[in-house]
Amino acid sequence: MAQASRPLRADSAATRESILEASVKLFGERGYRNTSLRAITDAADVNLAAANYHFGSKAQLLDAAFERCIAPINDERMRRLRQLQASSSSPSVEALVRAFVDLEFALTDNEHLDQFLAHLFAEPKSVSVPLLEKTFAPVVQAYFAALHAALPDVPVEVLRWRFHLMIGSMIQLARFRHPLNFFQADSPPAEGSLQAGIDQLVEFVVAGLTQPGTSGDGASGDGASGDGE
Amino acid sequence: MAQASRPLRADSAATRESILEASVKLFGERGYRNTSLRAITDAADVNLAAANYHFGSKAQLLDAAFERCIAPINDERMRRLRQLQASSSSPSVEALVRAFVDLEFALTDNEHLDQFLAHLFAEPKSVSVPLLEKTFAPVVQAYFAALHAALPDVPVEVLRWRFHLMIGSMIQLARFRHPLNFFQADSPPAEGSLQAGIDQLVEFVVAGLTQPGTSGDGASGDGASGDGE
DNA sequence: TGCTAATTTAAACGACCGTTTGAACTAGGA
DNA sequence: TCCTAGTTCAAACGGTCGTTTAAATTAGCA
Repeated sequence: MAQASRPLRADSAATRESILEASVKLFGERGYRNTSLRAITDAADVNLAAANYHFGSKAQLLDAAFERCIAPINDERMRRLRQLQASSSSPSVEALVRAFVDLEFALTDNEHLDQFLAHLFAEPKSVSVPLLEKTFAPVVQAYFAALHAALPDVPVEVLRWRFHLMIGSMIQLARFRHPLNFFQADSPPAEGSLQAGIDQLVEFVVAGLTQPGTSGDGASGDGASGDGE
Repeated sequence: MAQASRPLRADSAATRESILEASVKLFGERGYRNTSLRAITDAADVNLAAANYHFGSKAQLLDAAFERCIAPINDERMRRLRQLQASSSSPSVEALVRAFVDLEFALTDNEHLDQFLAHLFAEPKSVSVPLLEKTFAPVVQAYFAALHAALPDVPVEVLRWRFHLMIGSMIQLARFRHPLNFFQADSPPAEGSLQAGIDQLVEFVVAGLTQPGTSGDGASGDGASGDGE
């Protein structure tokens, strides 16, 4: 209703944009529940009521902010996939994995993207899962198809599991950009570039994706790890 | 001060326990910020002020509830490791991984353990990281040493990365117990037991941990970790 | 210029929050 | 028995929250 198709009478687009920008920043820094509309509208230098006027409610503002966060990632991933498929009719697993998991550009641009996601994961699954599925479905479908073509011997159900676990490792790297320091306090932070972690991630995940495992013949039995306890 | 060494005059232990139990449940279900002390004390059927009386503040109550959640996992992991090391002087990578990542018992006992962790991850890193490191350090140190012994060719720094990524996959399975449904809505939930996912996780992680990668011969495309950024 | 609707504003509303208070209650020790 | 310290209680405090309201302001259009 607010941003109708009719010409806007004031600089409402700038107000919207300013609120959205502050929302991405503050929701990422503090999380949804812990960020007040007053903090957002203060940071955006707009009136408190403008948030409800332009977005309806705080929850709808979160949706818009999440969309704003993820869209560049979806775009870049699709761009990379098209580029790989233009260069080769069958991209390698490693190339596909790297194109999917190398989010350095996003993690550098948006310092709080990982916290934003962490806060989303903390929402009830009834909230987070549909939003995640909706937001990432097209890109995941495209990558999964390419990965399936590159790994014809891995059954689809097994590949779905491995893709799922790959995402877990990727999120772990995005959130804790270096291994946690579980050891002596004397050991230095041992910080390196994010790219070093991405290289480790690609290696780790490619090995997990390409291993023979349960694929070959045995119908469902987990041939490798079998014995229950 | 509350639970001093002197004999308690009333049933204060039961009150404490009741509050702790409700806290684990509600913090897991709704998260810290979204759970009020009133909700906890209502569920525990005690007076509102009892929470502050017995635990000092809401934040200290969270600490106690987290400790309560994780202690059984630490205990069970150490029990398993000792058992493995009693059976064999050098347990296999797969056995170690399975002993570490098979949290079925905990995820069954405590339905909201994964959400509890998700909420912790959503806290600022300055809060979550020290707490995670403190809580899990002894067990991780023990497992890491055993894993290092089982994988003598993997440099310590590389193994730390892989351990880190393993934890990410494990958390992913704990949180989303099946692959997300990024595909057609017609595809059924495809639910199986949690053990099936754990088997997939073990396979995936063992492959990632044991792969030659950047360790032995060097070369391998991107000499990722050894050199600086 | 006046009309009109979109937008912005200050102020308030009602609700819920974590915490504190001080009195009431409980039971072991003298 | 009274005394005392641990525990529980109802009630309130000060504060922040999301949302709403109605007036003020803005800018396109006749």
